[in-house]
Amino acid sequence: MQKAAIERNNETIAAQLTPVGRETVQDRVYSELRRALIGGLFEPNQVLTIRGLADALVTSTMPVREALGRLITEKALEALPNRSVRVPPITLERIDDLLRARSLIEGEAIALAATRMSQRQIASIEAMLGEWDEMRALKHKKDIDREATLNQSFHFEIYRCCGSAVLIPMIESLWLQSGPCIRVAIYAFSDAGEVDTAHYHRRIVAALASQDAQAAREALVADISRPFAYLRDKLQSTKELT
Amino acid sequence: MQKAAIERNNETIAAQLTPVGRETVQDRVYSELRRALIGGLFEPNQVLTIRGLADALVTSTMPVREALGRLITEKALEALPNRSVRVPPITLERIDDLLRARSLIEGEAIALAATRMSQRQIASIEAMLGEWDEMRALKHKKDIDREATLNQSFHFEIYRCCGSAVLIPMIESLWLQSGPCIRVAIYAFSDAGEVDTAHYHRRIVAALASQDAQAAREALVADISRPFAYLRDKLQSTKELT
DNA sequence: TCAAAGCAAGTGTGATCACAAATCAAAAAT
DNA sequence: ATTTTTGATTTGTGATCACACTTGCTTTGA
Repeated sequence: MQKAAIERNNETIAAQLTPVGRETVQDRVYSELRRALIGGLFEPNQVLTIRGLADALVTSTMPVREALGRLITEKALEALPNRSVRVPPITLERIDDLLRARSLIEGEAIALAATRMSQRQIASIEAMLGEWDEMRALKHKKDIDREATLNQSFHFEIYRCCGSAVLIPMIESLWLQSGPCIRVAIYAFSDAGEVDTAHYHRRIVAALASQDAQAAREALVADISRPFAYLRDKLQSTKELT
Repeated sequence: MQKAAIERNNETIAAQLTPVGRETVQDRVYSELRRALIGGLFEPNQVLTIRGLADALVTSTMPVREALGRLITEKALEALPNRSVRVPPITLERIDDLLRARSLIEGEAIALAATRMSQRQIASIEAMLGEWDEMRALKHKKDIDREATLNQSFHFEIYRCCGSAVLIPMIESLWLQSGPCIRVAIYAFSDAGEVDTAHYHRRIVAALASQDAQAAREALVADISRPFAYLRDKLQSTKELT
């Protein structure tokens, strides 16, 4: 067979196949733990053991310990002097600290995105807004997990447009760190008659549509401040009780 | 022996002993690699092998691979699809990206520090300035490693005063990422008659002493911009040649 | 009755091995 | 002479084991 013919044949096959990928076990463990952390499935102060997680995830200890090590360097988990690892506790200082960092960095990211997003990209996140309303319409069963996932997609869809390969991982790290905190706040929102999250998101989309970077930044800060403010009040009041 | 006497005896001993610490091998490997990365001892695009590093550091592969994994999540190293790991390459976009992120975050950190630093703390970094001049006085042997270390201490001594446990690790990650880049710039500065680094640092100290957050931010941005600007020009000119 | 010592189960760390995939060089084929 | 194939070496990954340290409980002693 001639060279050109072989080449052509291979290309034809390649076009029809989707890459199978080579995700390692460690990668899967890492992703799974990330998902759990951002989703707030672990409680603050909860201690995690390597063998325990390995059993739960049905693998050996090796991938788990490396995934845990990576999460510790991201400050998503905390290594105690006992060498055991736990989900970081919530303190008032930490809440303020996280909110400040998130406002700074995510604010910058959305400001950059505001000047770069194409009509097509804006339409895409606007569509997510619609999906949100749809979900709320039939919200008899308050699907909080789905809501959190949608919220995450909405934000990161925007951040991805900022064009910075450096800022995005930092934002991911910040979400990882605030995940266990804000989960309790989201629960409370859902119970308390649901202050309109969609309203804040609409404000963000409007600012992006008009390419107003400053307005977008402010709308975003308002959006992410809410759960933190709530959590802050709650923590302060429970502290007064003790 | 009575209980009180034993207690007293133990306390006497404790006062004379210094804690021995329990640093693991993995921690030492991690620190060593960090040091090398920030110091620019590794070249961009250089690939690192687990067994190679383990031999160089005289340990087994286990602590090395976990340390590498941690550095990869910090974006200090890059995992290729081949599963080999390398020092990230320098591109023009990455340089601008890193500088923007560093200006944003380190600028915020120093602005916070400006409002919080005590007289004692300011005096401490002012003393480092003197140490710098001292070193430059007898700089026949241009000790570039020492200069880089001193520069790092100067900056982080300030950042540590910002009171944010969230921002500091991010700044460390940014230094880790820019280390391999700026090393080449520092070399060039040292050769090119040494534009006065100390001048920029004095500007920073002056701003901090007068608690002028905005001035401190601007002085810092000016300081860290220099090597990046130099590197940018150099990269652009070599690119034109090819 | 209560504190201290002892014991047993559990946990993180590091070393080593097996295996699959990648890399490289020499040999073979066109 | 260029390309392909083959085989040997290197490399990352995951599993397993040994060891030291921690923890919680039981037992012992005053």
